[in-house]
Amino acid sequence: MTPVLHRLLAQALEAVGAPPTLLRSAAFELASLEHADLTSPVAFGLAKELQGQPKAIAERIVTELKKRMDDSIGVGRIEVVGAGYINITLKDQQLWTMTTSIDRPVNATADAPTVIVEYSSPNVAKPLGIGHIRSTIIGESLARIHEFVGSKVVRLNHPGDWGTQFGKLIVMIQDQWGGTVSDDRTIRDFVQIYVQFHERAKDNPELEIRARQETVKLQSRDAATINIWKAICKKSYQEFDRLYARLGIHFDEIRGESAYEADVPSIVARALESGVAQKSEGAVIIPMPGLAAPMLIQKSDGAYLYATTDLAALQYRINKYHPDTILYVVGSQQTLHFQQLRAAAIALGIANDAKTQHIPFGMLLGANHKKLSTREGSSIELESVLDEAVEHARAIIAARPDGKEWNADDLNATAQMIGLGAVTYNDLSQNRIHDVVLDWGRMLSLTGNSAPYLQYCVVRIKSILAQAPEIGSEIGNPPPLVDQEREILRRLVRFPTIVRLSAATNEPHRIADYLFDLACAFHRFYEHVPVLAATPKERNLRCQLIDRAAKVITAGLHLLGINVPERM
RNA sequence: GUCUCCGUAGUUUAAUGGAUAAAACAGGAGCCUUCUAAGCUCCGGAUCGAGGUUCGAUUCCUCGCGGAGACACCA
Repeated sequence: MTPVLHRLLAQALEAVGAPPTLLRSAAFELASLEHADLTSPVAFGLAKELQGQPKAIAERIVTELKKRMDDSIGVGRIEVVGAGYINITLKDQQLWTMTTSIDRPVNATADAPTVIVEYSSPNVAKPLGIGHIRSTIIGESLARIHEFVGSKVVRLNHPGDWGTQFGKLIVMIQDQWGGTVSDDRTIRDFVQIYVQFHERAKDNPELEIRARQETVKLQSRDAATINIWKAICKKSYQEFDRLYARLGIHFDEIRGESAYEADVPSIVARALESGVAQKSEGAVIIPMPGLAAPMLIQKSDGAYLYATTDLAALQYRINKYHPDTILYVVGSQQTLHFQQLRAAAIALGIANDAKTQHIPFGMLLGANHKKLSTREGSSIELESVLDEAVEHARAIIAARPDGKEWNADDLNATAQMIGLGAVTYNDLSQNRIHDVVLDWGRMLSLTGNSAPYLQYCVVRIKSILAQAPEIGSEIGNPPPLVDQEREILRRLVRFPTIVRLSAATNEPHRIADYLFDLACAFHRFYEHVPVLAATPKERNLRCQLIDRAAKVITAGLHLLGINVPERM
């Protein structure tokens, strides 16, 4: 219905003499829920143009709108409120019709845009630390959100599997483990020998020299060295995969930095030939006028860098996927790097200006508001955070009145959904740009604005519907609605708009915010309006209403990467 | 030093330039013989400071103050 309304608004604006530029952008927006369903502040802008009072102009627009509206349009009330808002309240019937199947995603059409999302990108031989939780969770959510609005999404993981740290690890593996990585080794063992390397290197400088030699051997594809490297990667990916599976994440392509090694020299050569890059202090740089530093693409010792690899990766992705947009879900510390990457890609003719988009997010800080660092040993493994959250949820379920009735499998599965949901929601319900201080109490919170609050909402609905198996007959024209019913419907119609807004800004927290508000409306309904004990007609309506609410909350939680249990 | 981001109740957050700045947590008081109390109802408290643009500023601009990050051979 909104396209029709927007057309009518444009016509009404034309009738009152608004300039043509305004007609094209004429649109109603979501109104603040306490005031109306839709609103337009267009009269405020027009007041100056037409030299009148906003309120009087709004009245004239409304008069013109009313001339063009009939009963079929679904507008219950249109009125001027306050200093000049044009507010629309929708008819119950309209709300009811519009919320049919409103939880469904938009199907990707043949000409749908392709969106690549690069996220998670852990470092091999290091645990997926809690610092990676943000990229992983935000990236997966954005992938789902863009899919929902009809884009073709490619999920890419760009792990750090190359670089000087491998020389150090290989030296230690030679000295400590006889040069082989047995099956029972874990990432923790890699971290341990990596730390040991630095301790020993303090007194034994020759270790650093050997590490550099091993790095060179790795780069020249020395067979024995490559085998150790492969074993390190394999063990690491096994552990990463376990975590991704737990979080419901599956990448379309996992391609580490090492895969681009062969493409990198030609990029540097091309950059030099075209004059985009130049030699400076023995290194190769791409000057970056307007930015704080040039982009360094080759070190003076001939080695390549992160930036060079990213250029190669960008070229590879564009050739393979022909994306419209590439989202890099990477911490805000790397803002300069992505500014450089974008500028260099344009200068080299790899990508146009609109293609690459850095999606920055704030850091995860310790309770002391300081950076969590691996070296200081203060880093926390993602897996242990998840385990702790799940244990917490399990304890709460067990302590509930029916806690004894759960069988072990159900208890386990439900505790997973609640615990992981709580951690995920804690991150996604906040604007991603802010730093997050690690707060166990808040992260594991199962009450208030949290995932379990939303999950509980769906569980309550499922419980009612399970006791009303006979419902389902179509309701063409719903009976007059009580306030609590209308308040749910008014929120349900907003779902697609909210998801579109979330996709446009790449901000999942808008969905979390919306879902919480919807869930509040449901809980109020639940407390005050009976379903099972209502008259047959009301009971039918209410069952269908709450079924729609459950579907939207479930779909919305799915967009955040959160599942809903059958009961809790 | 330069550049970027952030600054909202005690705490953690929300608010496409729009209406009386919205919640959660923490604290206090109520509500289970009625669909799962992980719930509901009620109670106080906030836009860092100074200017500017605007009919209208938490939002945009300038300058301060405070915090974080980045600033060529790490990734």
